[in-house]
Amino acid sequence: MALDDNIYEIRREKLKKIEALGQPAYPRKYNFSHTVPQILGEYGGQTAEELEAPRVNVRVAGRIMAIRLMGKAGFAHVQQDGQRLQIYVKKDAVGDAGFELWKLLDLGDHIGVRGYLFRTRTGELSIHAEELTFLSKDLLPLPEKWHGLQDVELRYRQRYVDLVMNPEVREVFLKRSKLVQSLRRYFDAQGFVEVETPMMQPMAGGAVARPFKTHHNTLDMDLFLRIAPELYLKRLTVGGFDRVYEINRNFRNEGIGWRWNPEFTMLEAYQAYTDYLGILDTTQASIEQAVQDVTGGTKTKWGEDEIDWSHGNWRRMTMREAITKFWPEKADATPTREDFATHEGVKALVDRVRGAGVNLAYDAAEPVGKTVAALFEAIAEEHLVQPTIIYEFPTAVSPLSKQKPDEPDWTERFEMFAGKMEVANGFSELNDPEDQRRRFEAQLKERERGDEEAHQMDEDYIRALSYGMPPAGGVGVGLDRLAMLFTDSHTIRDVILFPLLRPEKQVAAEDAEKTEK
RNA sequence: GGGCGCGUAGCUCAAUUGGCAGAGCAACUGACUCUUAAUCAGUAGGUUGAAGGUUCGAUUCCUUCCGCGCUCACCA
Repeated sequence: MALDDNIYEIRREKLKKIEALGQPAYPRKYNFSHTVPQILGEYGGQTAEELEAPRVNVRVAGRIMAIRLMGKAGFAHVQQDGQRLQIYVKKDAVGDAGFELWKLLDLGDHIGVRGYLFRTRTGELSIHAEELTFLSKDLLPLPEKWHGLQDVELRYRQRYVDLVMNPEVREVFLKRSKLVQSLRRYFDAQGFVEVETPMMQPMAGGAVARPFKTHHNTLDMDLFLRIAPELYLKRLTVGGFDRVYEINRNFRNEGIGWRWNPEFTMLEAYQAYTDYLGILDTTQASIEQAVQDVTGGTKTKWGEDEIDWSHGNWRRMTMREAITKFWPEKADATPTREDFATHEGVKALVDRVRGAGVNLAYDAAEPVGKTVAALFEAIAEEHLVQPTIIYEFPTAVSPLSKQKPDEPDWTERFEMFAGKMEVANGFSELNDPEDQRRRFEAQLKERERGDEEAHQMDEDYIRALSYGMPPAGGVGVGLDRLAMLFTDSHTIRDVILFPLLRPEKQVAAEDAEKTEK
């Protein structure tokens, strides 16, 4: 999309005229006395009489979002922090030069207004302007004033315009900020230390995913953007950080969809001397607190549904229980505990589920546990709208978690679901270096079998474990997805300020031409 | 990657069976000293995403490409 040369040039001319009036085109600062929200908060309840004696003198800065000129007077709405305040500009009050400036202002310009508060004939709290200060020019026209910016692509590409025009978008990101703030406060209060571990790693480990690859020139070395901070954080528990956490980005070179963005934010935490149930309690409590901090209550709207995050509403069930509970009616007999133990048993379950019309891939060569996990996702996940903890995961899909003492095919691992999304994943951390080596070797076999996402051998990590890692529970929480749940956003792109999009090729070319001239 | 859909003025949207490409807002000129979707009078604004094809004639039909959305597969 080309810049509108016509409007752009007209506004540049106006800017020159503003300079000719003695106002700098790009001034350095404006000493405001109040923000717009402060004025609305402090004086929104006062009557016209109360505002008259004594007069309330204010200086306010903001962006012009509506403007109505009427000969020798006019009104405008100035927006700051997403809120709007009306100003009344009269030639008698601002003087000839002030009024010349007023006539050169456009929608989108930033101005400073000095004046006193009053109520208009229709009762709206306004500033009776006595002095206007030009602060910055909007050279490009803002979108249409009552439909705002609707085009989804433009909203993501030009998020700055989206934020100016659509107050609800601003709200979403304020809530996201509160969410992160709340979690950080909670973990800090529990004695966790916030750290930052490498995002560029020689080997991308700690999760099952395909990484992005990059290259360091001086070292002439390939590096991978991390898919998880897990292995570094656990090295830190070896080093004596008994409670550590990190809030930052992970990168996974995989599909994009309503729940997936190539870069996403996770909170990952490790707590020594506890197991998966201990870290689960910590996680659940932190989320219950976050809902309170972000929304002021315990319930959030989720499309047609309402999610109740209050403590008593969380369900807990094992993966096997969930599969049984949500077993499709048409799939005949519900599974027994024995069915999950053998290839034959699981194959029979898959056949019955497929017979019920459920789409489920099956590979006889893959470990039984992988199939069970796929089975769970196929039939149970869609029922998990209310906060639900699913625990006990197959060892085959959990190469970094401790096995159950009595059932080595199953691990002490949980995932938290809400709104049909996986939101958190935690487990009793495997700290036996020899077992860890065997798990990596099993993953290497999966890799040879063609699974590009299977975990690689990490010798340094095994060395770290060999120095002795305390027993610990660890968890990763998907903050983007929590933000989605707390803001009723049904695509992850609505909670990421600048989601990944293909580049605008045409504009790039046109802009290059423009700069050359 | 597969399937479906969308792309028209800066923004939000129209355009009959294939028959002169339009409106509102924004912009420009003028009037207006309490308006709030301000009003009134006038003006300007387009390679209909791109390229090609069919046709006397294409926004409309066909092909390819680009971008976006939804969905399936994979993934958290």
